[in-house]
Amino acid sequence: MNKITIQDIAKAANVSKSTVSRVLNGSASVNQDKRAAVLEATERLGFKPNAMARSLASGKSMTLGVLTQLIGSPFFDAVAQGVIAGLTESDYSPLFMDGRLEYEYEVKAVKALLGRRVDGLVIIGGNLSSNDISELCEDVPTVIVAREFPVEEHHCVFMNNLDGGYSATKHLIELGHKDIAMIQGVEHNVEAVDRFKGYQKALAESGIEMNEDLVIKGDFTGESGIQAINILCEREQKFSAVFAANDVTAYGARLALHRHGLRVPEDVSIVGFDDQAESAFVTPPLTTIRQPACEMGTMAVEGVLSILDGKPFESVKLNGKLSVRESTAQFQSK
Amino acid sequence: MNKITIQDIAKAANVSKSTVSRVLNGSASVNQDKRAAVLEATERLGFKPNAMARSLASGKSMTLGVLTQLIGSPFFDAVAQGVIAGLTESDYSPLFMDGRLEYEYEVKAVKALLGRRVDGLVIIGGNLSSNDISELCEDVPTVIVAREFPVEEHHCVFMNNLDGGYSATKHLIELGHKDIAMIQGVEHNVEAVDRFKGYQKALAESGIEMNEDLVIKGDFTGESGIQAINILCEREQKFSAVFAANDVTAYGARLALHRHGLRVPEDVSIVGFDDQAESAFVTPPLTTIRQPACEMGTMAVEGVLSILDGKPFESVKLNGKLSVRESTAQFQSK
DNA sequence: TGTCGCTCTGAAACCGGTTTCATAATACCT
DNA sequence: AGGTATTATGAAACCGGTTTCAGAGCGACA
Repeated sequence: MNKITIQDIAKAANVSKSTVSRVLNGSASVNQDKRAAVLEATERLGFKPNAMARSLASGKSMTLGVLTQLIGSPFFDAVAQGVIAGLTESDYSPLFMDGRLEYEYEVKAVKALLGRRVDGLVIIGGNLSSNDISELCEDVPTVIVAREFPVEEHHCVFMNNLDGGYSATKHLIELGHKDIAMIQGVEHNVEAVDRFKGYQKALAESGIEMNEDLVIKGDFTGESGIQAINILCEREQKFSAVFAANDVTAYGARLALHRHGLRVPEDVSIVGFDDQAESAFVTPPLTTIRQPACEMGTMAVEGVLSILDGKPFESVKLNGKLSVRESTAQFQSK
Repeated sequence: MNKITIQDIAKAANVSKSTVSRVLNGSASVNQDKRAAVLEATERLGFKPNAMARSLASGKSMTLGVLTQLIGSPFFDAVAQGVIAGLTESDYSPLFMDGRLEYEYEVKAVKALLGRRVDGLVIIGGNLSSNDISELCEDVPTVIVAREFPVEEHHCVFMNNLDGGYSATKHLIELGHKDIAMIQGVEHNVEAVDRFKGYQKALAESGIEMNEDLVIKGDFTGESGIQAINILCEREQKFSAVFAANDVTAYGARLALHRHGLRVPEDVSIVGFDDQAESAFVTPPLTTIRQPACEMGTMAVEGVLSILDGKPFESVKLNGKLSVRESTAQFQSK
C-alpha cells in the first residue's frame, strides 16, 4: 500500500494533521507558507488520501452505486454509459454492481452497495419490488431507470413501452400491412408486456382484429426470433410484417425469414425495439424503436445529484422514437 | 443511513464491541449464549456493518477494482462479464471504473480505484503504459487483460491476435480465395496491428503477394466497414473475400456489399473478428474469430485471487478459435 | 490445594482521515 | 492603549469497525 498517511505529510510539512486536512480540502484558510509546504510534501511523497478513512470520518463516500443488469446486454450497457457520462463532470464516481437479472443477486448487490455507503443509488431495470426498494434504499437518494413505479415515493426515469409498441405497429399498418406478427419478449416482464399492449392498441385502433396465431412467445434472444418465424412458416401462416420485442429477436427473425426464402423487406417487413448500435449496420438496416438508453442513464444521475443537493426531482416518462430504416416497406399483395 | 452500529448491538446483546465483532467474523470462539444474543440483536435491529470502517480497520476492502473501457462495446463488456462471473463464488466484489479508452481518464480511474483501497486490480485493455502500471499499481496484485507486456513483472491474460488474423485469412485461402481484402482496425492499436500481421503472414505463407490496394484503413466501426467497401468498389478492385478487423466492421462491409449488389457469401466471403453475440444471428451468420473474452475476464480474476493468496500466476496467451458460419464459401470464379 | 494452561471476554489502542473546540496571534475599533 | 472581533492552528474527539492485550474463570494435574 501507499503507506504514507496524512500524519507523515503533517510531519514533513511541520504542521498538524488538521492543517493538512484543511489544505487538501480547502475547508478553511491556511497561511500561504504552510499551504505551500503541505502541497509540496504531498507532491513529493506522493500522498494519496485513504478514501475509506475519509468517508468514515466525513460520512460521505462521494460514490454513487449503480445496480446494473447483465453487463453485456446492449440496452443496460447503454444506460450504464449514460450514467458514466452524467458523472464525469461531478465529484462523484460510480460503483457498479451487477444484479444478473436475478432477484437474489440484485438484493445482494444493493446491500453490498449500501454497505459501501454509497451516497446515492441508480437502479437499472431488474426485479426488485417497490417494497424492496423502499426498505433497502430508505435513506439513500435513489433513481430507478427503465421501470415505472406509480408510487410517488420512487423516482423513476423510464420509457413508455406501450407507446413504443404502438408506434412500431402503427408504422407497419400505415405501410398497408394487415397480417402483422408479433414476437413477444420475456413473459411477465413489464416492458415486454407493455410493448405487446402497444401492438394490440395499434391494431384495435385501426380496426384490425388481432389474430392470436400471429402472436408468438419469445424471450428477447436471437434464437427466439428464429423459432418464432419457424413456427409461423411451419403453420403456413399468412403474414407480411413482424414486430419483434427487441432488436436481437428481430435479427433472428430476419435470419429465419432468409432461410425460408422470404426477402426483407420485399416479402416481409420487420421492426425491432431498442435501436442497439448494430441495428444500423445489419443487412438490411433495421427499422426500430429507439430507446434513449444513454440519455436515461444521464438523467438518472442528474436526478440523484439533484436530490442529494436538496432539490426536488420528478419522475420522467420518455417516448421512444421510431427510426425508419430499410427493413420495412410498403405492403405488396402477391 | 442505517444508524445502528456495532456499539448498539453490543449494548442490545449485553456484550462488548469486541465480542460482537468476533461473532460476526467468526474470528474467535464465543460462548453459545452470547453468540445467540448477538445474532438475534443483529437480526432484530437489521445491523449492517459499515464496510468503510471495516476496511479501514482491517486493511482489506474485499474489493477488486476493474478498469473497464467503454462500457457498451461488446468485447470489453464480455470481459467484464467474465470478471463478474469469476467473482461470484468469492468473498470479493468488483468495483468498476470506466477509462473511456482515454489515457487521462484511465489514470484517473486507476487512482480512484486505488484510493478506494481495492485489494486487487484487473485492467482491461486501454492505453496505460507498462511504466504507468508499474508505478500506479506497485503494491496491488494486478492482472491485465487483452494486452501483452513482455515484462515479467506484469501478469497478463491476452489473445494472440496475430494468430487470430492468421487463422481468419488462412480460412479464406483454403476456400480458394486469392484476392483477399483487409479492413484494418484503429491505427497503431496493438491488437489491430497484430491482426493485420496475421493477415500478412497467412498470405506470405501461401505465396500470395499482398496487394496494398486491398488493404483499407478502418477504425473498428460499422461505418468504416461501409466506407472500405465503397472505396474498393469505386476503384473497381477485384476481390472475392474480406477480412474485417472486427465484427461490427464486418457488418458494415456486408451491408455495403449488399448495396453494391454483391452477395455474401456467393460473390464475396467475409470473416470478422470477436464473435460478438449478434454475429450468430446476423444474415448470413458471420464467420469470425471467437475471442474468449468472457473466459479472459474470469481467468484474470482467478489470477488476482491467487496472487492475493500468495500463489504464483503465469501470464496466459490464448488462441482465438475460428468459428465457421455462413458468410464464407468456396471461391467461385465468374 | 496450589499451579499451570486454556478458553472467554472486555478495555483500549488503532486504522487514517475530518471536525470541533480552545487558544494564540493578529487586526480592528473607539 | 485597551478591548473585541477575526483568523490561524494544534490537540483531541470522533467515525465504526478490528485487533491486541491482559485478566477472569475454570478444569486438569501433581
